[in-house]
Amino acid sequence: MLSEQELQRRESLKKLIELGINPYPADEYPVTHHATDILQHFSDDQPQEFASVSLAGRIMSKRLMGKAAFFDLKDATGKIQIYFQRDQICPTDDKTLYNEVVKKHIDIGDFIGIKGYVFRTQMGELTVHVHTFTFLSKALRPLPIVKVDAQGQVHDAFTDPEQRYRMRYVDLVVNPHVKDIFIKRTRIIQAMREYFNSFGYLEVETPILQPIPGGATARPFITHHNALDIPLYLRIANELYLKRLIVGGFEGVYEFAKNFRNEGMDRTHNPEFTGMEIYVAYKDYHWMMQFTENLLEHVTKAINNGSTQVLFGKHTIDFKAPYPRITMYEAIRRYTGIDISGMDEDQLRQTCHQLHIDVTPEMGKAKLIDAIFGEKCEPHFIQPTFIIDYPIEMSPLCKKHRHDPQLTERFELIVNGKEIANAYSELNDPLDQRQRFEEQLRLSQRGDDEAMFIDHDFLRALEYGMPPTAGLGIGIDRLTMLLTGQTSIQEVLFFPQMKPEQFTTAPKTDTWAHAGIPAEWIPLAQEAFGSLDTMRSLKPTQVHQQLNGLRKKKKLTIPALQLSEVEAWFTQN
RNA sequence: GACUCGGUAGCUCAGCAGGUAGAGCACAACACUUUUAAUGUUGGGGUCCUGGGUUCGAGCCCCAGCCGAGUCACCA
Repeated sequence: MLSEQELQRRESLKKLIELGINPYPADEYPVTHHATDILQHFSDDQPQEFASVSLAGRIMSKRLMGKAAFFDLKDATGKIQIYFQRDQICPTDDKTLYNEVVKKHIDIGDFIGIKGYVFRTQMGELTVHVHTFTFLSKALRPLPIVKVDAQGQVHDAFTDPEQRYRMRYVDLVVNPHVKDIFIKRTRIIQAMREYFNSFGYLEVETPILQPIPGGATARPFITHHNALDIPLYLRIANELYLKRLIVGGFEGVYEFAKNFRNEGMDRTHNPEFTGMEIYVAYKDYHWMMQFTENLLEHVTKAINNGSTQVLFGKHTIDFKAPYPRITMYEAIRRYTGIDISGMDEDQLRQTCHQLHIDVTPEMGKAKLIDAIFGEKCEPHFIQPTFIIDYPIEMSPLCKKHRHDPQLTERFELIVNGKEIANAYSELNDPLDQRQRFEEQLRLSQRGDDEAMFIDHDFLRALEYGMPPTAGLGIGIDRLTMLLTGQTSIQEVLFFPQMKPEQFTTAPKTDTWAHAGIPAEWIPLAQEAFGSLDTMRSLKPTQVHQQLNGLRKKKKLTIPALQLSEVEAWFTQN
């Protein structure tokens, strides 16, 4: 089963142990420097500043030169070359440590710690001359070997997406640019948090397991709580809980929330994703637009050395505030020449036909308008643009427009043809909110299984009074894609969802279970006999005694076996 | 869900009329005291995704399935 190289590494492991070297020591390894500290701060005039350094990391390449050897050591900050000299490592006649351990048993992928001094080789490369080294962890599997030549050309890159996503740990080790994306992702979140905190808004946590999945239109995951004996849903959004907190008197609350939606997966959808939502009392959507453009300017500067420009594909996108505002009807008029503002459902349906947009009978006004906008307008907005004033049917949680009851005070921020943020003057009129929910209920009876449930507790909260509030939601994964130039969501999630892998070498506990052996005895039987066949080659009385013996030895509380039970294991298949 | 493409050594890939599987890197052995995609010589390494079928013979052709990628549909 094991490959040749895996067997060789296991052999190396044995040899190390025979030589008295612990391949997996428990001791702390004190590190004084990281690779980039040395590369950035070493000066040829002042080599004594790096006369004694200690580093730890993974071996990434080996170049053996007889009595000298050059390896690359990679730590969290980068790679540095290290140099072993035989007679330095082995001052006496016994050259084993160099000839055997350094040359043969340190493999690419192993973690070692080194102590030595920094110098520059004849080739001009900064290098750590190793005095002593310590095994920190032996790698039993070979890493993919990715080489970069003098021209910066990458050879034999580890590129298969399936393997990269399934074994992200390997991807991160051998593809340094992958790590950069995730570091940027974290910085984006940090910059947002800084910005919100600078206003004094409070970061909060709200339930993931919800009895009613509210705040968005999406199919939820469902699970079951045993003690309460009720179904619970994994949240599709946290909106309704954050608004309850505004009712409770907080002036600004926000949460970075994992949301879950039981829908299709593709390069822009993962079943779990991160949404940031923020709610601020006494504000409206105009205020929120300014807040949003300033936020994004702040974030792009924070991750971009102060620049607001981001290169995405062939577009340079500039996040410098302010961004243009255009109403939804205007946008549709601009790109289709059609004014849909007064249309009813039938007229909209006709307009869709006229524009060659596919529609289904379940689609109400909201979905029809959304289809026209999504199809004909959205792709045209490359630079950040606020689309404002959405039709009322599309936005059941949004306040009616102050000048036009057919519209709502809502905006979406479109960048590179995609929605990146969604915000409202939040609906705080409890009677209006109840009507909107009921409208949604009618939609769901029509067959739209994504229409919202009615959340009576949320309505009760509104009846106690919610101040006027502006709310904003931003998809963190998609924002990260945009700001890191990635076209697929899998590239900005450490562990994107995939079909489970089939392991051919999976432990075969089921063969024991098949033979009728109770689950609590299987580990003991495996320990005592290894395989089912071995066990069956013995007499039932022997098996009975050995297993009960093990039980006693391990002081287990499971009931002792009866001989009759054990005998039954020998007859079943 | 539909269509297209892919799955061969640890990694990246090649393979042909259907005739016992190939390269580079990696690995092993030897040489080499400053190399850098180190080099030279020699060598080992394969369930060609799985299961059926056609055939004297299948990595290759046919059927079914699994996994992934892309496009579309659905979906925020």
